[in-house]
Amino acid sequence: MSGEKKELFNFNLHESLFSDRGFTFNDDLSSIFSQRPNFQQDLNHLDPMPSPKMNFTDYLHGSVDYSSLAQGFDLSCSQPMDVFGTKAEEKSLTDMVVESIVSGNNMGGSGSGGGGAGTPITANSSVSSSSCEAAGDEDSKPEEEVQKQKQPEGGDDGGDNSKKVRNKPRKKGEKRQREPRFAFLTKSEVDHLEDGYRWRKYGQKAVKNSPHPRSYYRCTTQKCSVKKRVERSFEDPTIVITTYEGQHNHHSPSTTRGGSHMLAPPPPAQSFFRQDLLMHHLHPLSHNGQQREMNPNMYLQALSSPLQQLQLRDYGLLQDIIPSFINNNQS
DNA sequence: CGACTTTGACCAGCGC
DNA sequence: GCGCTGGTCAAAGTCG
Repeated sequence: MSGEKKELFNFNLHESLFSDRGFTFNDDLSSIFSQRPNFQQDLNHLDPMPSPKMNFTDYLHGSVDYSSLAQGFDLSCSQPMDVFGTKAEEKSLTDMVVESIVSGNNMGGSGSGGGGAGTPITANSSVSSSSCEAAGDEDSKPEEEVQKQKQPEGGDDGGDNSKKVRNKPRKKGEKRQREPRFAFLTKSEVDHLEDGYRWRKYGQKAVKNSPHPRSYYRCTTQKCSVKKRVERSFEDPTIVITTYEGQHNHHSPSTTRGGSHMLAPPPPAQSFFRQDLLMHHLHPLSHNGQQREMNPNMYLQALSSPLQQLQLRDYGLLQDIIPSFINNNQS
């Protein structure tokens, strides 16, 4: 992709891991994973105590401005890529993600060569990244808005309905504005993870150097311009890379249920993925000293029994619980 | 019948 | 300028 060099992500996997070493990478996630250095040594030091200052839902709801998001992620777009290259690491990021899952998020990493890796992995593990490319131009008009202007309502007066006049030509030298992006790695068997929003697929493209196609989704809510791309890791097909672009200007359809979720629980599979996604999107986003009291994963693990965990999953309770205790910690 | 997916074509941006 | 690639459109098909 041409944007490989123009869009940089700061990749913050874990506070204790990356708190003082930013990690930039580009937009082509597939290529990223093919060249990701090994974090094994860091994994051994991994403290399972991230700080969920902001959660993924906040992001999706647009309740988090990108400046704060960038701050939370310690975004430093200019940071060199070789911040990790200083260590002769052997494993790829994907390996690390897989490892973290197999090892129950303990990320001990030792001896995880294949022991339990054969069992179906239900928990999704994800790491997140944020694009700072567009985060700075908050005043710029969103791409979707531009496109909507290209297509006036009530029919086009152009008369020619051919595809060739679908788009008005952009002004010369006017670069396409992109919304801030936020990427997640998720361990999942399904491509399209349920995140509480409704999406409509509008395209699919084969990705260069990858056997897995990339799917393009758009939020079905009117006036919401959020898009997301879903693709599988080139290196590890079990890793789903979801890249969100833009911010929702509405609440999640699932959260508009209010307190009625007890009466009408979502389908297990649906709530499962949403919950898992949530859990793993509660990664540390801050190192400004605001430490958290509990990692959502720890919260889940702290539950008395697997059955209890399952119930929370099935009824989508965690989605309501987690943000509340996060807020409590924040205040 | 509406919502959604599939899929081929089109377009823009970039590198050479 | 040309070719490649990512991103998007929209008609057709599918599903509930």
